[in-house]
This record gives sequence, C-alpha cells and structure tokens, in this order.
Amino acid sequence: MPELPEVETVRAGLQRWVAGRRIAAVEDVHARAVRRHPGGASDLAAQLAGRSIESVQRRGKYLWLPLGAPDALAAARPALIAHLGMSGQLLVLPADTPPGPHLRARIRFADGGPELRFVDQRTFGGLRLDDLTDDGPTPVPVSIAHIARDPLDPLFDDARWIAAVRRRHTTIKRALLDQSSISGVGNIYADEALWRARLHGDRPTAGLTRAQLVELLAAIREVFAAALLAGGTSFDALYVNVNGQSGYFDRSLNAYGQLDRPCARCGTSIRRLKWMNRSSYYCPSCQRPPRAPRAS
DNA sequence: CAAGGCTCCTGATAGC
DNA sequence: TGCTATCAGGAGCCTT
Repeated sequence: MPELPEVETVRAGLQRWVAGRRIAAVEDVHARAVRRHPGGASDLAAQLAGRSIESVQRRGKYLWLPLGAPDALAAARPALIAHLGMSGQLLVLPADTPPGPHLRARIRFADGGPELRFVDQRTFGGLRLDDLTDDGPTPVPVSIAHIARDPLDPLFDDARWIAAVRRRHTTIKRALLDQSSISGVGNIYADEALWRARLHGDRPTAGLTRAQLVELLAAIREVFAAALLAGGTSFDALYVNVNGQSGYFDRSLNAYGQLDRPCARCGTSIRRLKWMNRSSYYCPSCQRPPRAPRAS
C-alpha cells in the first residue's frame, strides 16, 4: 500500500522522467479513475492536451503536477492531481508497450518519448484537475488544501500537532490516520511507528504526554526514512521503479503483518486486532493496551 | 463541529 | 472442481 515513502519515491521518479515535457494527448481514460474530476474523462483529456508538466509535488500521499498555462494571461494555474489509493501505479513506459489489464489512463507526450500510464487494479486511486491556490511557499490544489502537512515537510509544526492531539477525544491510531491532522501515515506505518514508540493504538490521545508524542513523531520519521532509503535508491535507473509498490520494505517490518511472530525487542508474539475492516498489529508486552487486552 | 462508521473496488486465498 | 466467504484499505461522505 503506497504511503508517504512510496509516494515520495514515485514523485522523485516522475520529476526525473516527466517534468518539463509537453503533453500531446490523453487516452484510454477509465471513468472510475476520474470520478472526482467534475468534467469526466473527455474534459480531463481536453484540458491536458498541449500543456507542459512543470514539476511534481507531493503532500502526504497526494501528488500533483503543476501545468504550464497555454494562455500566459490566464489567472488560474491548474495542476494534475494523482492519488494512488491502494494499488495505483504511475509507470513511465515506452509508448509501444502493450496495455495491461488495469490500465486506467495513458498520457502521451509531444516528444514521442516514453508515456506516463496510470495503472490501478483496485481503482481506489484517481486523477483529477484542479487550480492551485497559495498556501505558504508552495501552491497547493484547492481540493487538497484540507490535507495537513506531513512530518517530512519543513513547515510541519511538531508542537502544534502535539497540542492538537492532546485536545482530541479519540485514540492515537485514529489520530495518526487522520490526514487532515498529519498526512502521509497509513495503516502499515502507523503500526510500525506505534511499535517503535511502544504505544498501543487504542490509547486515548488525551492521556498521552508531550514526551510520548515527541517520541512518536520521531518514530514516524525514522520509519519513513528507513523506507525511503530502501525504496528510493534506484528510481532513476529503471522506469519500472516509478510505481507504487512497497514490497522492498516488507523485510524491515516489526509489527505490521507479523502475526504470531516474535517481537524483535522482547520476543512476545505479535497480536492482531480487527478494527474498522482492517487490522492493527502490536506487541502485547511492549505496547500495553489501555484496558484489559482484547482477544486477538 | 467532532467522532466514528460505511462504502467504493478487484484479485488472491481459504474453506467446503 | 467450483462455488462462496474473507481479506486488503484511502478517503470522501454520511450519520450521530
């Protein structure tokens, strides 16, 4: 599942391979992939044709590609927004590569070089166009302005996040997954960061100390850094690495998916809790549950 | 307004 | 063999 490190790897790859190129045509656009674009597939294709991709930006798990306006006098500047969802990939491939079964859109370039393909098996991801608005040093699309800065953003305010979390009436894992409070953390890295910080995800946020939350933020950044190091090393060597796969980090996981395997710190078997149609993995010894431990 | 739950989707896998 | 049930889950949207 693409979370911040995977999306950042994709961003860097796209910056290397598609920034500065002019779009010739957009084809084979799957209706569900553009369900959040008001004008639908035909409008998306029409608006993209002829525009140049200026750069590739990211906040949390969202990517956007600011577009050069054909009309220099146009007030609004548009960007192509991409979200990978659960299974989305952005692939840069030679234009004659046969389309696979999950192709959702293909962007052809005026230079005739490799094209950009959006491939998404489970179709939770999508593409859309939106105008940029000012938000600090870097403009951000209007429709994702509600997404909080992520912990790798230099402008992320640690003290402010900690204070906000302690005022809320929820549990810490829910707070980590709330993209309007802190972005980029998904189910996998939430479990990994909580394991590192020795916190159970069901702990009420109001009962956590500032020191515990400082440690949790550090844990998130450590996990992100380790994943980026593992996944970001070879993106400019192969086109195929410009995608949303996270398999390279699987061997480094300490909690997520480790049911019944020994905790790397204390040897206790990792447990799983069912929660909201998904799973939480934790060490029952290192990460003491707030109440009586539930059955796994 | 905050919090929490529902839903979209498809392919792999398990169980009968 | 072939069917059904289960699981993976980001985030918009809806209800409470």
